[in-house]
Amino acid sequence: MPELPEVETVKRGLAPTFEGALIARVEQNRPDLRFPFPAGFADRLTGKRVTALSRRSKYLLADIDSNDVLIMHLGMSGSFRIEAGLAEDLPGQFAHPRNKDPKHDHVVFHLETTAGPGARIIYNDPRRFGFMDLVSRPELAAHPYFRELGLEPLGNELSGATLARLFAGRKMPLKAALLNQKFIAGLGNIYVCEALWRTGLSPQSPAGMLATKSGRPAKKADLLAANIRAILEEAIKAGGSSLKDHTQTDGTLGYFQHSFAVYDREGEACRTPGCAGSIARLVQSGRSTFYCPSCQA
DNA sequence: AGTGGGACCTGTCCGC
DNA sequence: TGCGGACAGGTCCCAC
Repeated sequence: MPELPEVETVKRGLAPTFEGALIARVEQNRPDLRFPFPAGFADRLTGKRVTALSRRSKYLLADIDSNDVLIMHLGMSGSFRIEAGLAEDLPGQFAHPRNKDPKHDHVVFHLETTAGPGARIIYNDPRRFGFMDLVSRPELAAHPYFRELGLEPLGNELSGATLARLFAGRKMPLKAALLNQKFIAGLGNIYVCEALWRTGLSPQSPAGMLATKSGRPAKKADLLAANIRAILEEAIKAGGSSLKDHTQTDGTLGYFQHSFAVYDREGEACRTPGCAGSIARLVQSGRSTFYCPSCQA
């Protein structure tokens, strides 16, 4: 599912329950997700307290008072839901049918919170492309998943100048460059398509076009940086995009998908004012790109 | 350097 | 109704 806005939505949903909670028990229902769980996974968490929940790129990070960090990635179809204590499952909690199949409940964190015992945080992932790992806090930055991660698009580093510097001289298409987590970490297929459309840039243009010969940012570089930021912020405000699997942790749907200008709109009219084009789909590095050939020339 | 393919999985949808 | 194929928000690895 989840690109940065969806992961951020999940983080905000989990934080009130997870932060400060004592992990009373960990139910691990299979030996692996995409990768095997680390040795002693449940034991290393049991009886420990979660001190903080954060996000880096598309990763959720839970700081544990043992100085470990619980790393969680949702892959394509991972989701979390919270079930309250004694009152058995609130009606309407699973607004989305997909992630209520208990067959795919792979991890259950049983918690004791300030509200008392009984709250559960449940990780469900039909496709099992997600994964979890446990590393000590000081080792996190050197961890293979994080070592080569690029900049946070919502942080201060993202600017036209930065894009120009990162992409200068590169022939790979803009679409591929923006999807590459080594440059910018957190963008995925949807938001890359949307950002390119909003900026009027072709997904097939070489990434190096964002830099002039002297290495300064081209005109559109600043605009692209601003649009990336704006789209992510709008999507977070909307609770993310719910296509198939993403729900907020209380089961309600994000609604940014209603704001898509190009994603999954093949054949429909371009929404650029005055543009008569229609949205086309092409495949780049094995993934669908949606764009308007008319105004993203 | 960059692309293309396949891999990992399950589920859904569409055309025949 | 059934079946096969295409496709899905991510990422890694390998061959060219």
